[in-house]
Amino acid sequence: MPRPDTRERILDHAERLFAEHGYDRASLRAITEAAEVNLAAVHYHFGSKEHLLEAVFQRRIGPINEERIRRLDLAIAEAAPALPSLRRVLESFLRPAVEQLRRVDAWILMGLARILHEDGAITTRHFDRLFGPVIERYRILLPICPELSPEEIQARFRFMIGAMLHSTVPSGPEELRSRDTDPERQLRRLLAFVEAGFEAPATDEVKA
Amino acid sequence: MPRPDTRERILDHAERLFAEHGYDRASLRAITEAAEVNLAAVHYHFGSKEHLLEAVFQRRIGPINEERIRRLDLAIAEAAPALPSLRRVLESFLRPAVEQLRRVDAWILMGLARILHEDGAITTRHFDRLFGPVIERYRILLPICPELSPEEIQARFRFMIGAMLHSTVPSGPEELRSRDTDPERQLRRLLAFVEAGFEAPATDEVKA
DNA sequence: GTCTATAGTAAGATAGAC
DNA sequence: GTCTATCTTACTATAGAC
Repeated sequence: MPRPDTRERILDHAERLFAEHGYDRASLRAITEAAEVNLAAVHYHFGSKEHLLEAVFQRRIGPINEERIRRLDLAIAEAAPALPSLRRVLESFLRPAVEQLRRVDAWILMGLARILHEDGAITTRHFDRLFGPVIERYRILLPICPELSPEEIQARFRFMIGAMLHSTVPSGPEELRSRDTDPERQLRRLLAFVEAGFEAPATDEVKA
Repeated sequence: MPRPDTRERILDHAERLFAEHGYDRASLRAITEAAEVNLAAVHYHFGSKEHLLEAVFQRRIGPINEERIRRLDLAIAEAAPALPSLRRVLESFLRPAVEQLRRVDAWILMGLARILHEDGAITTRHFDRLFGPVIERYRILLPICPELSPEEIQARFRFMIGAMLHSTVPSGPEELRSRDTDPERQLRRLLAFVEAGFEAPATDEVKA
C-alpha cells in the first residue's frame, strides 16, 4: 500500500470538507473525489454519510474530551483534600481545545465545531455521546461556586462554551483562515474573560 | 382576502422552518406546503430561496439592530459629556435581542441565530449587511475600556456574542423548546457574566 | 398573482462484477 | 476491498396557461 489506508484518506478529506462547507453541502462525491477513492468505499467502510460524520467527530473531538477529564482529575488530585481553584477547572476545559489548534489547522477544528451548531436532528445524538460524560464531570463547579445556584452555574458554563465556540467560529471560511488565531493568546483572553464571568455576583434570587 | 397576504404567509412559515431545520434542509416545497401557497409563489415574490432567507432575516433581526443603535445613542446622550457606563453599553446591545424573545417564540429567534453560524457562503453577505453598521457603532467601547487593546476588546465582544448566541442555541429543536428561557432572568445572568468579563484585567501585552 | 407541469441537476445509496 | 453503473429520490428553478 503506497498511500495511506483508504479509510484514513476518507476521514482526512471528509473532515476537511465537512469543516469547510458543513455537513449537508459536503457531498460524498466531493469527499471521495478529493480522497481519490471510489464513491462506494464510503458505504463499505462507514455504512452511511451520517456514520462517516460520527467517525470524523470521534477521531478529532474524542481525544480533546479525554484530555479534559485527565486534566480535571489532575487538578482535583493536586488540590485534594481542598477543592481545585476555579481557574484550574476552567482551564482544564478550555486548554485541550486550544491545544488542538496547534496540531490541526485551526479552521478545521472551528468548522467541525460549527457543525455541532447545525440542525440538531443529525448532531444531537453525537453531541450527547461526545460531551455528555465530560459535562457530567464538571459538576465539580457546584461546590467551587457555592454562592451560585446550579442553574446559574449551568448558564455560565453555557456562556463559556459559546464564547469559546464563537471566538473561533466567525462567519465564513475565508475570514476563518485569515484571522488572528495565535492559540495561546486567544486562550489567555478567553480564560480571563470567563474566569471573571464566573466570579461575578450571583443574579438568581437566593433560595428561600 | 380572508387570510394574510401570501407574501407574509411565506415569510412566517419560512422563518419557522428555517429556524427548525436550517437553511439547506428547509425545502421550498415544505415551506410552501406549510404556508398553503404554491411552490412558484416563492420565486414570484422573492426571486430565489436565498433572497427569501434574506427577507426573513431582515424582517426579524433588522429591528433588533435598529433598537440597539437607538438605545446606544440614548445612553451616550444621557451620559454626555462623559462616557456612558460599560453596563449601559453592553445592555444596549444585549437587551434588544432578549426583548424579542418576548414577542417571537424564543426558539424561532434561536434557530435563526444558528443559521448565521452555518456555511458562510450564504450568510456572510447578509451578516455583514445586517450587523456591519451596528458593530461599527460599538467602537465606543474603546474609550470606555482604555486599559484594553483594541484587539482584546474585539475578542471580548466576540465572546459576548458567542455567549449570547450559544446560551440560546443548544443542540436540537426538542431541547430548544423545553428549555428554561425566562428572558429577563437570562438577560440578568448574561449581563452579569459579560460585564465582569469586560472588566477583567487586560491580558495582552501592554503596547511599547 | 396564482397555478400545473416539468426541466435540469445533484444527492445518497446499492447491486454485482472483479 | 475496490470498482462501474445505476436506482431512487429530492431539490431549485422556470415556462407558460389561466
